[in-house]
Amino acid sequence: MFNKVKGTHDILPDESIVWQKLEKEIRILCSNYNFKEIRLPVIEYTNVFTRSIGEETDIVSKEMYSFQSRGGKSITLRPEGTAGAVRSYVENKVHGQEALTRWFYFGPMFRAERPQKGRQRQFHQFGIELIGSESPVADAEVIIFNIMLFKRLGLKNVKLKINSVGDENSRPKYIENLKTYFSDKLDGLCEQCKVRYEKNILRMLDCKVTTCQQILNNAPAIEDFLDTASKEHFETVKSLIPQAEIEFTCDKRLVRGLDYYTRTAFEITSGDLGGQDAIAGGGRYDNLIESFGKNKIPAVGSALGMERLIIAYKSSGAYDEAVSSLDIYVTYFEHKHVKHAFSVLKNLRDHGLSADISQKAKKIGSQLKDADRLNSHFAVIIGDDEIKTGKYTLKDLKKGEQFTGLSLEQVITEIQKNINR
RNA sequence: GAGGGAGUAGCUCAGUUGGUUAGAGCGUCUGGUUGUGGCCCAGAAGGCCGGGGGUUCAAAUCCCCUUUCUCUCCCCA
Repeated sequence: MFNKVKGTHDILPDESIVWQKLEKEIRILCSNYNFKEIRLPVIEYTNVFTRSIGEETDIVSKEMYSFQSRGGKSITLRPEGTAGAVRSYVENKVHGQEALTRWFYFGPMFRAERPQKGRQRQFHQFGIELIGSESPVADAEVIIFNIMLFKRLGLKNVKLKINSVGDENSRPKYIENLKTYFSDKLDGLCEQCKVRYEKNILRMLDCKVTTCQQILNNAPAIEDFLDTASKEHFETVKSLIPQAEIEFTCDKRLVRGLDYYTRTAFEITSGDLGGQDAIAGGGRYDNLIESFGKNKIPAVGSALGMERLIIAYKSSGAYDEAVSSLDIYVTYFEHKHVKHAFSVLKNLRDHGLSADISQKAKKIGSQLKDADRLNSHFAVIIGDDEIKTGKYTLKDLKKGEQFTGLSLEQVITEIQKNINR
C-alpha cells in the first residue's frame, strides 16, 4: 500500500469542481479590483524566507521544508507567498515599470505542522499584494477586497479584526516597555509566555490562559506608542472601511506571526472553522522590500487559506452541491455500429458539446443507465435504422421525452436549445 | 512538540460474556426475452477485521508494539 504524505490531500473531481467555482469567483473579483496574476516558483532559496519572515518565528524556526540542492545551496518549499512575491518584485525591477503594483496569486504552500481540521502540510493560499503605496487607501482596499469576496460567496459568521502594530520607530519602544512591565510578573505567567517573553514578546498579547489575560489587561497598549503619522494612518484606515459598508472591531491584542508587518494588521475569522478560525489575514509591510536590497517601497497584502475558505463556503448555506454533468451520451446497439457512433461523437464535440460514448455495445438500457449516472441531459441512440436513414433518435433524459427522425443538425440544435451556459 | 478519538466490503457502519463458513444498507455487476434510464424484484462479485507480536483449545473481540487517519493545544491562512 502506498499512502499520501502526511498532511497532503488528493483533490478528486467531486472536490475540484468546488475549487474551480471559488477560483472563478476570485478571479472575477480580482479583475474587478484590478489585480493581476503572478505565478511564482514553489521553491526559493531559504534566505528569502528567513530574512523576511523572521528567524524567531514558528514558521522559520520549525515549520519549513528545507533541503540542499545538488550544488549545496539551501532551498525551501515556500511556507507563504509574500516573501517570494517581494523577491520577484525586486529581482524583476518592477518598481521601475510602474508606480503601483497590484498582484494576486494562487498556489500551494508548505508548512511542517501537525495536521488538523483546516490545517494541512501542503495547503493552498490565495493572496494579493499592493506594492508601492504608503497611503491608507491601499490598506483599506486590501481589507475591503477580502470582505467583499466573502460577501460575494455568501459566507456568514465572518468577523474582521484590525490593529496597528507600529513601525520601526514605535515598535522597539513598545517592546522595551512590555519587557519592563512583565519583568517582575513572570512568575504569574504560563510556561509558554515565559518562552515568548524571551523570544517573541508580542505573541504574549494573544495568550488565552486566564491568569495571563489578567496580567495582560493592565499591560501597556501599542496605540499609546504610535507616532502621530502612524496614528493618523490608522485612523484613516478605520474611516475608510465603513465606506464599503463593512463592520470591524479593533483588537489591541492582534499581533501577527510574521515579523515583517508594520502599522496595519488584520485578521478575518469565520465561526464555521473550529479551532483554526483564521480564514484570511494580512497587513502592511513597509520595510520588507528594503530588506531585499531596494529602496524603501511601502506595501500591503493579504492571504487567505483556500481549504478554510471551502469549509466556510460549504457550511454557508449559499453552497449548492456542485455536480458534474454532460450534454449528451452516445449509445449504440451492436459493435458494428461503433464506427458510425464514433463519427457522430466527433461531430457533437466539434460543435462544442460535452459528449461521451459507451465503451461497449451492451444492452441499450444499461447504456442509458450509464448516461443517467453521468448526469447527461441527452442521449442519442444509434442502430441499423438510424444509420440507414441518417435520422437519429434523441432522448431528453431530464424530461423523459424522445424525438425520432432527427438529422444530426437537428440533434445539435435541439441540444443547444436546451442547455444553458 | 504535547494530548484525546478511531482503523471491519468501494462508501456509511453493525458485530453479544472471546466460540463454527464475518453481516446490513448504499454502490457495483448480471438477470427479470426482441431497440430504451430513474422505481421495483431476484441473483452475484467484493474482506489477510490497518500491520506485527503475545495470551488462549479458540481472537475482529483481551494485552503490548507499530502505522495511518482524525480532533484539540501550540501556531497560522
